[in-house]
Amino acid sequence: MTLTPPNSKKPATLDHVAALAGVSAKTVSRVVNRDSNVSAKTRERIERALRETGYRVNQAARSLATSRSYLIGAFMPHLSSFYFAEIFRGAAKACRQYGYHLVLEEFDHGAESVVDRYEQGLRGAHCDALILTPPTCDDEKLLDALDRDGMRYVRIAPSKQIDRSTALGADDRQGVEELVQHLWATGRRSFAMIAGPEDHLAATIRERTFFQTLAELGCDATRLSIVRPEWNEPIADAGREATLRLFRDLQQKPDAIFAFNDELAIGAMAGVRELGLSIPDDVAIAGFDDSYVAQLVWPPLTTIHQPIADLAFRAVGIIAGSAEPRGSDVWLPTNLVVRGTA
Amino acid sequence: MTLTPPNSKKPATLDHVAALAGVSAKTVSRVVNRDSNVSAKTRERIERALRETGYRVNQAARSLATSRSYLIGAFMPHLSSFYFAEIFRGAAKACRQYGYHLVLEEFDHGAESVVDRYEQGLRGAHCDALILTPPTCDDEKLLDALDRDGMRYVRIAPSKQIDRSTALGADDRQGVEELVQHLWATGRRSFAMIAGPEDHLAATIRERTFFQTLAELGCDATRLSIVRPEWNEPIADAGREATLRLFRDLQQKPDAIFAFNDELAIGAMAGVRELGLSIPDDVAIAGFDDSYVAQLVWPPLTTIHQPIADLAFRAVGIIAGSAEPRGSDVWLPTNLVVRGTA
DNA sequence: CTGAAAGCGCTTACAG
DNA sequence: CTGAAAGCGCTTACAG
Repeated sequence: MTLTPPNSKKPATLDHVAALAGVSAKTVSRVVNRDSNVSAKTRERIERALRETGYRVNQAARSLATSRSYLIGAFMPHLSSFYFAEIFRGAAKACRQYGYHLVLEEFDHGAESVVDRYEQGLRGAHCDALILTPPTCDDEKLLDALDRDGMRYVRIAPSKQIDRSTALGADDRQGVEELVQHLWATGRRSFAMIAGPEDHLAATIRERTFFQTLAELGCDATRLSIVRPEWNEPIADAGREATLRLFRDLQQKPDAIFAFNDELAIGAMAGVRELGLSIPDDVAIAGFDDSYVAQLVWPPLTTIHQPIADLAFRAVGIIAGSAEPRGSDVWLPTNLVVRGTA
Repeated sequence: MTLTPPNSKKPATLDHVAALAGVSAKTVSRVVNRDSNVSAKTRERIERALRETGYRVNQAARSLATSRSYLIGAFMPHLSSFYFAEIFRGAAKACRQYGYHLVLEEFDHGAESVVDRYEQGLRGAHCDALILTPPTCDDEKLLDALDRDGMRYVRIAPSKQIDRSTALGADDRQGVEELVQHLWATGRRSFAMIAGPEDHLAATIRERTFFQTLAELGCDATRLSIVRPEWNEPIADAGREATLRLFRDLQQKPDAIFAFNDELAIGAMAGVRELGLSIPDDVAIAGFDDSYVAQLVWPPLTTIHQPIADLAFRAVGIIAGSAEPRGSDVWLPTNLVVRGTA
């Protein structure tokens, strides 16, 4: 066996370390992988050799032997979303903790199909599993492709076929109820909602909870309205336009607006200001997500906090822990964060 | 040679395809890798077999044989930065184009050392190269560690040892000059700057250009001031506090504020409003970066556009093209974007 | 234009 | 507790 001299550029292999420690590669492997079946004396000798050689496992070799890559993939829909920034932050943090690495694949929802992006892109990275978020988590063709490849995946906030995989999400009802109570208690009586995407389960739940809770409070049905924004980028513009439309079309102008997410709410703020109205005196505005921008705008946005990063963190945990598909589903609470707009 | 039946769960290998096409694995490899030295007839036969088996290269095996992973790594400092969102967007887009994949490593600047995050984290991903941004691109210990490992890297907007690696950046002067001209032309005469980090080359250049251009325009030196924010999170708060301090301490109140970046500028907007002043009538405010939030706030922020995503895109291109370290450095222009705050 | 052999650096399954 | 052998699925370097 020819071994590269220790100060050569080539990184040390198990064989190098084994030769130096006077044992077999397999025993070094045991130490590296924290297998307990190694005598204290041998272990010590190997650990010294490991240090001296600066040994690092070669992931490619390990992956080839074990067919695991320790890579977790995710699609990155567009930069303009604070929701995804949070998802990635939580996932990256968990990856770090569980010894995985996060691979991000750009994906332009609307311009191309996720299946193509998977087959021509992410699949090549050979991840151990994927984390899927809306709207890709509800793309049946993608799920079919993943199932066909035997690719594992965990879905966050899915709307369809909830039982098809491990799924995590938040209990949106709770936060929306708190919001309604707060608006009502502060004297608001005319309400409008800027809706989310129609096929989005969470959006439906937020709408239903909003109007139902108001009805239970005895709110006059003629003082309730909903507007569906055009989903153009930037989302904030969509919120602004929807708000303008709202005030133009309604007889009974709202004194409180609840938007499907923070970006729409921020757009609503701009729209309300354009109409010469003040926030929150004339109109209260609330968003959903409690994303970073909520604290950035003025007045700071009142919104419903959703544990986005935490959901992503747990998704990685499930993957790392090889938890059973199903049975490990997680639903986390949401809560109202009162700031300056409502 | 025992071959798994075609409809087994195990993915096809070069050997399977070779057997089906009646050629050697090496020839299949040639077709897969687009080597031209294959007869048309053979190629066709192999391509059919490739399709029939649904063959996909095994990255782990390829990596082991070539010692390339087609992975590009980057540190992800914190979610609150739109600068990084843009970096990742540009990098992900380029990775997709060049057949690479982007690996993100969480890194909490301030709470830990990058070297540790590299050695305990990113190094394990065995990337072919790293993309480094401020402030990690100026961490000499990290660069030493990377050089020691023979890990390639490209730096975006470095401040120190510029010649140490391939470096990309923007010409900040241009945009700042345009801004000053604009402010002066619209009648502003008292200026304040909310400074960036002290050891940041780009920050220094923005400051110097700002004050120098104003001096050349004949601006009264007593009407020029600078304030250094405390770098607390969220950055917007730091901008707000700095602005409040500015107005409290200065005899000559500014009628124009230029902030090192958009987030500080947005904080300045909040500060100015708290003082009962209007934007842009009483005080003009401008940022730097032209990040997504610039369009989100009200009024939309006047700012200097920097091609962040483009820099990251080119960084990946350099890595993929194996361009020479040095000689391939890129400097892109910046320009003023006038919106509602100045 | 095509292929047989060796090797990349690990782990798995077996022995002892 | 320890090790020799085979194999993971590619590519490189040589032959022909």
